[in-house]
Amino acid sequence: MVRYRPEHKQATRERILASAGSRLKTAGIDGAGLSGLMADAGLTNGAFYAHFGSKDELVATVIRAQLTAQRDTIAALPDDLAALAGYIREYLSPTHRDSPADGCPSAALLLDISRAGQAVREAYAAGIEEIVDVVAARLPGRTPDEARAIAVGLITMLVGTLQLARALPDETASTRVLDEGFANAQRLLQ
Amino acid sequence: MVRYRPEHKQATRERILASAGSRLKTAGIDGAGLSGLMADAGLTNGAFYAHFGSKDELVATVIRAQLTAQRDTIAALPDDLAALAGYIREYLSPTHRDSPADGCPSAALLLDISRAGQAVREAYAAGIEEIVDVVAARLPGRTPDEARAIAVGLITMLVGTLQLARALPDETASTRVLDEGFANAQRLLQ
DNA sequence: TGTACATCAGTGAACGCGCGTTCACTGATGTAC
DNA sequence: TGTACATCAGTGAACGCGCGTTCACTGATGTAC
Repeated sequence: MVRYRPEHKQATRERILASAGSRLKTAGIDGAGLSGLMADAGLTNGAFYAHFGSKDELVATVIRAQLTAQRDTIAALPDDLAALAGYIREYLSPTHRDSPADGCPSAALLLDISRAGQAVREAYAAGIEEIVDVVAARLPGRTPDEARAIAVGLITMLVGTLQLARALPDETASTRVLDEGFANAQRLLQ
Repeated sequence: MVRYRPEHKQATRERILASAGSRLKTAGIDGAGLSGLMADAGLTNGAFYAHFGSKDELVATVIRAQLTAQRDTIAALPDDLAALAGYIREYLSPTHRDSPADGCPSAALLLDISRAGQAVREAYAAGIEEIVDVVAARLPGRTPDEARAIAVGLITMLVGTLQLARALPDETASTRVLDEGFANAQRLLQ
């Protein structure tokens, strides 16, 4: 006497997660309303609580999923510095700057996360640590501590650079900041 | 037939600007309500509109004031790399991490600014450019373009590092990120 | 094979709340006489 | 010097709005017979 197949509800949940990812990264945690993101998923607001216990629970789940996807993308790169540099060049591109909806969750949400509750911050901490590890593993000829420190430096600088580029209203100045960020990333990798 | 001395209103405006600075940097632009920040200044919500035309106008004014103060602090440092390193060490200290209310406006508000209106973003752009200039002027033995690029790299990395340290719920991990940030800042200055 | 019907994913109105903003008003100030 | 009073900084209730959350309900599904 089962009405829907289990895959049906799972698929809906995934749709909510995807639309929430875009909305959250574009408008921020507070700026993304549940009604809006449920509408993006083709549903109405009331259906939300059949899938998540609260907005906080959704946010924590979305952040974890976003960071896992980002880690997998980096882990799938060819294991050489040229591939890493290529990834950084794309990260600091006008395209990425102009489309936060499908971009880096840290650049789009880090401040919101620092103001969020324990569950959200723990989900973020677990996810970003995996990314630090995966980046550090690609920095050859260094002690593990050094590699980790440089990975953290690279990540914080990329995130800060993208945030700054997004804040500047002048497109030329903004693109210049992206280019300077790329030069600095290479300095850090030397 | 003048009731209050002009200094009176000016002093009140300054008090609002100061309390708004703390509130905005702690709770974010959306999280800081006008009633709350007016109460901090010893006033009630209604008085706000005798001093500012809108919340957006206040935010733009506060951001400009915060960045000008930060630039003046940096400009007042002794003109040598040791003094700059000392400033960076304080910037990346647990004290600064734990008290955003009187800390760096970029670290506390950069994402909020990128989501804000034109006026706020222009106020930020003007202020951060002055800070980039003042930092670049302290990097000797480089072409102006190189010095500027490194100044931007330094600033974006410091901002990103502080944001990350504030987001991590584990104090030990957070402090480690601050220390790694300091090591990376020195790498960039070499 | 056809159909009754139990299930439960999804609907959409309603809730209390805090927000930015407005506005009729109050009352301390200090000048004019 | 003393006092009436015009000024306007500040008060605080009210507004419409969108938020997260709740809940009585609807209706498509697919199993049981």
